[in-house]
Amino acid sequence: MKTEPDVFSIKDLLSQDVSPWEGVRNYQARNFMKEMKEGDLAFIYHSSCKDVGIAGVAKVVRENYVDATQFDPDSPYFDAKSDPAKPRWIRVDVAFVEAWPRVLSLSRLKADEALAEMPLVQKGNRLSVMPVTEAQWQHIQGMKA
DNA sequence: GCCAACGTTGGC
DNA sequence: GCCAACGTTGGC
Repeated sequence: MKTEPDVFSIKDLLSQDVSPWEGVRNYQARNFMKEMKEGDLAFIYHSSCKDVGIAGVAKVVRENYVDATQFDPDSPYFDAKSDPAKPRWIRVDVAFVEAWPRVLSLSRLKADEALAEMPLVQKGNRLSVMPVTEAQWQHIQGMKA
């Protein structure tokens, strides 16, 4: 799961019991998020910042329910075209699991052949939520400092 | 700040 | 349904 640390970082995640993962407004990312189940783990990835890469781990504590911000005209995530009877966008809630001692950089992830199939390291990737295979998960866990 | 890559929009 | 124009993402 990607986040801009200037907006919401692994430290923010650490500071609260439960954090809403709102504002995903991309259908493909939404579909991946819909597949997330309570108890699932996720890497937290810091994007658009000085230290780009995986910063820690979160877990899903509530799965797939309506993201209310889509109906709030004052929200930056407001979507006028979403019908309340058939909401377009969903959220999950996540909780802090661990912050890594140092961010595992994108350049290291890209340099690792075992991770070549990950959408994250592929050209032009823009998904804010994307799947990780069990093998990739284990491999990345082994890379953290 | 630049710019490539991508998703979305809307006219036709 | 095509596709050009546009807006956004995100690494660098």
